[in-house]
Amino acid sequence: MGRGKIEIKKIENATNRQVTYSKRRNGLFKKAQELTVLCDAKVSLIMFSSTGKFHEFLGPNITTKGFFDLYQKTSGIDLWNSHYERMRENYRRLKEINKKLRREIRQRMGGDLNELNIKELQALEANMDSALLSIRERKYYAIKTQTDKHKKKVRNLEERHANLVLDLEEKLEGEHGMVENGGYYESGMGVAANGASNNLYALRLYQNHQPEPILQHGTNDLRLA
Amino acid sequence: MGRGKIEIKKIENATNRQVTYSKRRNGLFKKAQELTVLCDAKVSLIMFSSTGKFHEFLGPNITTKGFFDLYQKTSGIDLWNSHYERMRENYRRLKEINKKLRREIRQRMGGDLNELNIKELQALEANMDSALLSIRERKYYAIKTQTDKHKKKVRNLEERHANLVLDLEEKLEGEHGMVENGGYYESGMGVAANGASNNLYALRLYQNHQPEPILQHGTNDLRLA
DNA sequence: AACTATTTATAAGA
DNA sequence: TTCTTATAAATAGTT
Repeated sequence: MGRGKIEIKKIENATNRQVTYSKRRNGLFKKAQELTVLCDAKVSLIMFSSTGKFHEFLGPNITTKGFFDLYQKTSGIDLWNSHYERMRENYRRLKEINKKLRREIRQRMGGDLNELNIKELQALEANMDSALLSIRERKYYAIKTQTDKHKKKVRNLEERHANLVLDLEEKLEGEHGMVENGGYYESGMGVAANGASNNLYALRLYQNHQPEPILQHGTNDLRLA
Repeated sequence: MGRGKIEIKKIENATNRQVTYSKRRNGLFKKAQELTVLCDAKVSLIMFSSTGKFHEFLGPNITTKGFFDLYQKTSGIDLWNSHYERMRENYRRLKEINKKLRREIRQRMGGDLNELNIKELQALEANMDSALLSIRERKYYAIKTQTDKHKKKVRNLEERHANLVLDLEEKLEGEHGMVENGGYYESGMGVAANGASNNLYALRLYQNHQPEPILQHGTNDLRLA
């Protein structure tokens, strides 16, 4: 529709191409607009020129987001769900860990004990016994040093150390790992088989789904079910 | 362009509207196609008729997902990040809770005690003492009933009860709430001020950022820092 | 779904 | 660029 008929193939002259793009883009937008009005349709028209310039037409009463949602629902094509689902899965896993941690605390508070068998109960008892010793020891130390002039300085140093340990653990958990890796939880609270040793392992989050082999010895291990 | 000029307003006759939609849609698609070829442009054209029927045109060498990504980058309009970020934030919160739970467990195992002051140590000691009593009691009970013929039946019943409690807790936490509400963590491990009562409160996840007032009494409360 | 009288879009030129 | 205009293309109303 012009002074001469044209063949539908790429316009090689860049200037001509740009001019034609501009004209036809306007034509397209106008027709899209007319369609929305005449036929009460929802239209989304997005285009990028060969030079990367962006233009869009969007019918009234709808957002681009709403359009994409509708698009996904109607076409069945998944644009984002796989990403979203992966994150949901990671969240679900973390919540599972959370649940186990809460259960462990409840058991250490004397609740939910019927979930444990005799060996586990014995291990827990021994563990708590020795922990209680540490706590009493620490308490007496705290009471003793309360009157110490250098109390504050010492505490600061210790707190700084504790924070360092916590920071390290946090780094091991790794906020990034959450999306990149599947974090694997293992409560390695091993109690040595050869008696009521004070040999306690802190909780750790292992990467790579590989439990640390050294923690798996004996049947006296108390681990989260 | 037709037998007569038409006004650009909604076609009231449903049949006519549908026919016009079909004709003009084809025209639009053809022009979009021509534009991609003539001008080497990327075009995405998605439409829904007033009856909800979906049609789309997509230029070559690009996926709809790629188009939407490009759209977001170029237009600066955020389609998904806000959702994604909200989930990230919830994940971060849950991780924070987990960190506190781990710390509490470590303390109950005799570690990280220098983070606690004397009163907190005393409260922890008392709490663990009474928990230990429960554990020993339970252990003796378990040993006694191990030889009992009805052992299995009883355990099943108790486990069923425990599961019910856990299920309830899980429902209170609410997978849905994770996105809809901001879950608030509170370790309500209150120890009554008037002595070494056995009055322990399980950990709970409160909605609405409101700590349950009844748990806040006295300064003997041991709560997660 | 075809037809065709008209309107509309636009290619080329200014 | 933008305007002009001859002409191709799209389509409204009809069959």
